[in-house]
Amino acid sequence: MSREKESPITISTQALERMPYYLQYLKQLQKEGVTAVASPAIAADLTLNEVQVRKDLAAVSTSKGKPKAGFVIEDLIYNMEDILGYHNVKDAVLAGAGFLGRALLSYKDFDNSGMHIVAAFDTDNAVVGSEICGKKVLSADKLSSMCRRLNIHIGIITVPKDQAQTVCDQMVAGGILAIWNFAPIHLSAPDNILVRNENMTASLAILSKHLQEKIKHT
Amino acid sequence: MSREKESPITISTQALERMPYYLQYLKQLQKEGVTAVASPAIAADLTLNEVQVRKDLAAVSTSKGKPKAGFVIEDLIYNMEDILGYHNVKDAVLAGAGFLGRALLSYKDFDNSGMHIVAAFDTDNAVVGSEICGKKVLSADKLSSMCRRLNIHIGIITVPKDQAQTVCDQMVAGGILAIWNFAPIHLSAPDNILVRNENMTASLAILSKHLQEKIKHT
DNA sequence: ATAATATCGATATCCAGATACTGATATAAA
DNA sequence: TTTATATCAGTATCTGGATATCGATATTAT
Repeated sequence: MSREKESPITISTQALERMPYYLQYLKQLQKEGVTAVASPAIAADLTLNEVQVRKDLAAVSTSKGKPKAGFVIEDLIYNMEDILGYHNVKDAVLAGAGFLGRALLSYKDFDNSGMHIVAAFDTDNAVVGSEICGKKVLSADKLSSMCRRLNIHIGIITVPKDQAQTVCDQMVAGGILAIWNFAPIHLSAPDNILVRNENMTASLAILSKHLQEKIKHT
Repeated sequence: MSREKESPITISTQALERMPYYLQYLKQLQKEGVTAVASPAIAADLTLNEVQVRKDLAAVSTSKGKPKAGFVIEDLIYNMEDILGYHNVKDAVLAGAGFLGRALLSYKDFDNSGMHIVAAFDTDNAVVGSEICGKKVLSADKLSSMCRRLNIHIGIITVPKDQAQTVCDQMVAGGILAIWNFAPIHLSAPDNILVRNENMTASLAILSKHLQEKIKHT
């Protein structure tokens, strides 16, 4: 019984994953001039459960929701962005300037999420030295030292799968604390490093299975 | 109480999502000349729970695992690919030939997953008519009829978020049954359509939060 | 042949998260 | 001012999935 709650309010991983959805939705509403919104409405629009929405909002909102009126959108947005750490800029590096890497380098939404990709790294001399979407592509062997020197803590891996572990190790060596891995392979990293796998093969599996059953039953 | 179990063995969504991981790992082992493997070894290598691995394997394997020896890799691979429907080709269309769209068009791994992107669609006349990675880029207004005509059931959405719902509707009209959505927005579609969101903003949220706490605690 | 051991399948327990329910309360209408 | 109602917050229940446990069994070593 030695385990203790560290923080008074905990927010579940799933709820956290839903936040950007809410955020996008709330910003849209705001743009349309709406100033307040209630859980049932959100639930209906995003096809979620009403109670779930209410709990999610309660978990992040500083102000309370009012019966009949709901929540103030502006406050909600602020609270969510705050929880998600969108208000302070986090520098990141990207390894692998292929198509996927470029896609991420050009992704505008990162800016409003507080993530800023500082530079890209690649082993291919043909791209090293060039610029993609205003970001320099540097030689891969500089990755580690660069991270260290600029105190960067997020690494994005978009290299082919046989290079992914090497890059991962370099990132860890460079002091990276969170890795966003797009390579379809399991990375081993120390426990204190967060590895988030953007698992396209997993998604494909779900689609594939679903379709298979759908068609079989017809 | 009119609901009945259709298939005797059900496989959970999470387990399904893990399958490509196992698959990748098993193929790697196979390439190294290994012919059999046991759950504890897999668990150790992929940092999963031993029991979980065993249950996952049991869920898909036709042959049983033997104590001390484990499972035959070749059989496992076959069974998994079969469950995931990798053995029959599923045609797909892609809407939005931007960076992300190109990344997916060039993604080789889809081929061994039974997914075949037939063509891409875009509204931009500058790219319409061109070819990307051997795939034709066609005018967006042909999307619906094309799907219908070629009997295509998978749609991939990589357009900007303000066009995503329109594209989604076109796909549904064209008889698409499963949608892989990369736009950071909630799509509304009929219940019988599977919408899988590749939720990069959600991943970013997790990373962001983690990092925030990590740095705060230091 | 027998004993030791790794791994298996099956059953039981535990936990996180989703959903349902209940009483309280702020707004709006009568 | 009173009544009706939508929505809230909080508590309770349910469910799926992850983990732990245990007896059974195939292989290996003695």
